[in-house]
Amino acid sequence: MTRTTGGRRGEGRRAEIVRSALEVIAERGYRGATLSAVAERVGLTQQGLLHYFPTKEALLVAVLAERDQWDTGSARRGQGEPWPLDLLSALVEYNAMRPGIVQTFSALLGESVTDHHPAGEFFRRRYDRVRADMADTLRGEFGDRLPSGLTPEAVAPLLVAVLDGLQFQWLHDPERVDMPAVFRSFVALLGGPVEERADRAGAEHAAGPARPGYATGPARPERHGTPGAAGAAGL
Amino acid sequence: MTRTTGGRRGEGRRAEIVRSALEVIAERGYRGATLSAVAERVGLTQQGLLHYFPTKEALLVAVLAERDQWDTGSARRGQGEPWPLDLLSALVEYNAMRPGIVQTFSALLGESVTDHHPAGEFFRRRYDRVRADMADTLRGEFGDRLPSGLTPEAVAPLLVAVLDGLQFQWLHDPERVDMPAVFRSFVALLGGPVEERADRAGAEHAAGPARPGYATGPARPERHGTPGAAGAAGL
DNA sequence: ATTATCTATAGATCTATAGATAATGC
DNA sequence: ATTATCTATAGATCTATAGATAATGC
Repeated sequence: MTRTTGGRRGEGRRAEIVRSALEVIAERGYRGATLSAVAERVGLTQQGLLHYFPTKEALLVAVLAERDQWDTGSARRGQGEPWPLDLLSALVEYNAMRPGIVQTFSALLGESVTDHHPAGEFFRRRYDRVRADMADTLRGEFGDRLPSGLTPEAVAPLLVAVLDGLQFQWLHDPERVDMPAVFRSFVALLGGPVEERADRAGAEHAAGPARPGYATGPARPERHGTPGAAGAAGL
Repeated sequence: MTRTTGGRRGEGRRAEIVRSALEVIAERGYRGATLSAVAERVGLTQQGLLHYFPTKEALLVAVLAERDQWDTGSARRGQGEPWPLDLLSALVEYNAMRPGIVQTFSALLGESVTDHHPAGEFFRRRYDRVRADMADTLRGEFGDRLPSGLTPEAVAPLLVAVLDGLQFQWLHDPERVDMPAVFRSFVALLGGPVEERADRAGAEHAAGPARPGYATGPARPERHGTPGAAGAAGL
């Protein structure tokens, strides 16, 4: 068994390892994810993996960096640029097709609230940034007051909470929680009562009246499927 | 050192152990919580603890049962009885004074989305029940349609998502996320635009116009403080 | 007898360090 | 030299089982 070695500068190797780490973390969480399990998945020994990431925490940092890439958006979005609300809905729809990564980052978010967790700082900063982005998004969509009379800054943390909270419910029961539909209901809620919203431009069906919400949803796709096209959005 | 032994039927001992387990889980998550750490906190050896809970999972079950007790409510609430929305707001306010338990169960919820987690089933069932309760609550408050035109069933998962999602943001930055205030904003949002809501009875300030939302919040209390009066609400 | 605890330990793992070995690029 | 991997291991832990020891309640 000649070892595939030298050359190639190990560029793709690191990416393979990170991808495996995402999977293993989804299955067992960060604490439960052993270096051996990650290594095995890429056909390395645990010690071989440590050649690329000298410590387990270094690997976690790489995993979180991956998330940052998603956060910035699929492609043409710079930092702090507002998300149109429609794009956000599309993002939720997209996430609903990738249970794997949703599971990875929900598990990490959960663990990150424990004391001195190595991802704690990451999530705190991320929330800061995402709340600000969401406030911008809302301001871009509605101005300084939403139809409800609330300010974009007041609603931003709600929007983020809905995105995160729905993922947990959906992960636990994808058949009963139609995450994209529920999210659209929330967007409708932000737009105010149905009558008042007829004038507002945007989608053709004008977000329609009362959607079912939960107790819906057809079949759901595979877990950690191929990353498909490069990195696409992740909030 | 004469061992305090025999008699007393170990009633309180188990409760002490569960309380310690809640603390240790808040600090390190379930996977990171070692039996030794829990035992040490009650002044037992790890093997001594296993006398009361024969396996680590048995201890987890006891911890989750504790949560069920909170879920049922402080005292006079039966299963499936609707929560008035005002009581829900009070509950959030109460939770904001108990970062310890919020952290415990947020960490558990996070871990529970990983494969085959021993708390997975628990949270799935719990969500089912809580969504149904929330739908009842909303129907009791608004009837078959909310002012937005959405049904109670469509909004229930949103309400739950907001409760869960806010806890993560708040745990990560209690100074910047005023969880109770943001939740009240959500309740205001459910009630419809400010003008339309003047007629609705309830709080004296009629939920007021646009509250600050985040970037508020004074000092925050201790972590896993004394359980104070018996078990009080926890959603 | 039963209940409460302890000491001793088996049997697994886990992360990380040390030190080969082999192939590539100067 | 540098990069990629491997074998060997140190040093910690972890859960759980086995088998004392001691006090209480019949």
